[in-house]
Amino acid sequence: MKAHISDLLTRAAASIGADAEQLNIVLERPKSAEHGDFATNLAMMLAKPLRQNPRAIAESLIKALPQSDYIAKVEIAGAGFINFFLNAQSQQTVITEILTAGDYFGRNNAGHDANGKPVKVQVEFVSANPTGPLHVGHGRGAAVGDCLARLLEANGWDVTREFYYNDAGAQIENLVISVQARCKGIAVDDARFPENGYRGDYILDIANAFLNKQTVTADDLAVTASGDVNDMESVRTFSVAYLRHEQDLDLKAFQIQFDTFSLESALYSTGKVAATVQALKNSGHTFEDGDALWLRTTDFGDDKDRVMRKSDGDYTYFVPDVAYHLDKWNRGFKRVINEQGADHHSTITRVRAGLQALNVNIPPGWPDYVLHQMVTVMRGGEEVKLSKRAGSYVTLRDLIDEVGCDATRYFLAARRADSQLVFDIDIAKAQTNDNPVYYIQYAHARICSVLSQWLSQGAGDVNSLKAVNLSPLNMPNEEKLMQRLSEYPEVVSAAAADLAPHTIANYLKQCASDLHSYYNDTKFLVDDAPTKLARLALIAATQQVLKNGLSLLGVAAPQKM
RNA sequence: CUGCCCGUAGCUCAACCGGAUAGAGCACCAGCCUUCUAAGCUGGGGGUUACAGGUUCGAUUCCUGUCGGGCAGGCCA
Repeated sequence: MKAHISDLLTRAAASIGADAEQLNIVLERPKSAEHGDFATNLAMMLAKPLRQNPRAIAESLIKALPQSDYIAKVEIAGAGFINFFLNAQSQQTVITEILTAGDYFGRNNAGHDANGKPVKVQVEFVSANPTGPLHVGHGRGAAVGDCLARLLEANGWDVTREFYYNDAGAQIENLVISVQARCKGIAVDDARFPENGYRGDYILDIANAFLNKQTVTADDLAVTASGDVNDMESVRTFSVAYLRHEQDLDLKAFQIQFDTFSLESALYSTGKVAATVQALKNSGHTFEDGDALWLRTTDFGDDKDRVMRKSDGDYTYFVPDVAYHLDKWNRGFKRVINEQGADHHSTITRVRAGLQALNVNIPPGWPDYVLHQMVTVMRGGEEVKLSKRAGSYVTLRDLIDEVGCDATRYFLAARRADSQLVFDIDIAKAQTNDNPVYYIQYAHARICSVLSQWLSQGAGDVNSLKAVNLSPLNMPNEEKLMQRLSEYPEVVSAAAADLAPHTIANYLKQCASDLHSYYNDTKFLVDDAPTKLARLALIAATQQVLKNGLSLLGVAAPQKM
C-alpha cells in the first residue's frame, strides 16, 4: 500500500513538472487518526525548487493524482501535508493477510542476496569473561543481542549467535590465585588474599569443588579437578570450566541459545594470534619501542598508538581481538554486529584499526557495534548493588529468580540501548497494570479466551475466519486497530534497519492498548453473525500480531493468565 | 584535561533519520464490573524538551557553546 501511494505521488509530481524521484518521498503514518492513514510532506519539500507556496503545490498534486481503487479521499492539511484516507475495504484486507500468513506475517526478505538466498550475519553478544556469574549488564546484552538476532532472522538474514570467552590473560590469572587462596583457607578480608582477587562466595564454591576433585562439564568437555592446590594448570582449567558451566545455566534460565562459542585460548593454540602478529608486522604499521611491540593505530584514526606485545612477552588483549575478528571475516561473515557494554567502546577503534592494518580488503567501518549503557537496579526506592553470591554486583540469576524470565527480558530490551536504564524490581514484579509485560500478554490472553468461548459454542473454527466478510468493521476503534496492525511489517523492518529492538516493545504496548480499548467498548460474541465473525477475525489477527511481536522479544504469549 | 553516550511531565520512558496540538504508564483527581478475564477502560490536571545561540517554511531531532549525569582514556579486559 505504501509503495502504491508512493507511486501515485511520483506520477503526480512528474505531471506537474517536478522530479520527486530524487527527493525520495517520505510517507508517514500520522499520529492522529484525523490525519488519515498515510501522510506526505512532498508539497513542502517541493516548495523551494518550484518556488511556490506548499499548499498550492499540494493542490496541484492532488489534482494530478491518478485514480486509485484503494483511496477514499485525499486532503490538504496544516502547512501543506497531503493526507490519504484508505477506503474501508483496503483497510480491512490486512486482516486477511495476517490470518493467511500466520506466524510469517511481518517477516520480509531484506536480508536476501540477489539470488534470493539469506545472507550470513553474525551477532556476537554477552561475551562475558569466565571469571564469575553473569551480571545485570550481561543480561541487558543478552536481551538486546538475542532480540536483534531474532529481528534479523525475521528480516530474512541467516543469523549466527556467537559468544566469545576471554579465557586467557591476566583476568584469568587473577581468578586462579583467588581460587587457590580460598583453597588454602585464606578469607577475603585476610591481608594475604590477592589484592585484586575476586571476593564473591562463588570463589569458595569453586575452591571446595576443586578440593573434592569434582568433575564439571562445559561445552561438551568434562574437566576433573586434580585437588592439588599447587597445580596451577588444573586450578585454571577447572575454574574456567566451572564458571563457563555456571554461565551456561544462567543463559539457559534466560532462554538464550548460542550457535557458536569461541575461545580466546583457541586463537593461541591454533596459531591464529601468531599469524596475525606476523601479518601486522609485514604490513609495516608496527614498531618496537622499549622492549614492546606497538601498532601504529594512529594511522587509522586512533588518538594514540597501542602496545601489541608487552615487555614481558605477553600480548595485550587487543591482539587476540584482531585475530578473532579476522577469523570472523575469514569464516565468511560480511556482516558482523557486536553487542557490548559501552564501557568497552574504546576497543572499537583499535579492532577496526588492526583490521585495516592487515590490508585484506575489510571495509573500514566493519564490524558494526551496538553498545548498551549501564543498568541500575532499584528495589524499594533504593539502589541494589550487591548480591550474596557474587559479592560486588547484582547477578542476572537473581533477577530471573525474583521477577521471572519474561519480565526480565522485556525490561532489559524495551529501552534504547544507548541510554542508561533503571531496572525497578518492584515494577517488574508487579502483576498489575504498572507492568507493561503483563499488559501485552493480557491482551493476548483475553483474545484467546474469547476465541475459545466462541469455539466451545461449536459454531465455527479459527481457520474459517480468514474468509469472512469484513465489511461490518467500520467503527473508529476498529479502524484504529486495523491501521495499527497494518503498521507491523514496517515496524519490524525499521527495527532491524536501525538495530533498535526496543521499538518492537513500544509497538506491542500500543497494539495492546488499542485492543484493550476495543475490548472494553465493544462486545464481540454478539447475536448478529456477520458482525460477530468480522470482529472475531479482527481480534484473531490482533492475537497473531501480538504473538509474532512477542516472539521477537523472546517473551511468551500465554493463552491464559 | 580529551573522547563517546545521555539530559523530554514529580518518577520510568516514547516520539516513524527535520514535520501537524511533544505522547504513554506510574503517582494525583473523577467515573466504569447483573455483559466475552477490572493484570482492563473512560475523562481531568501536570511541559520554556537542561540552558544560550545558530541553520530554515518548520528543531526534542542537525551545528556551536555552557551546565549536569554516566563511561572510557593501562604494557588490564
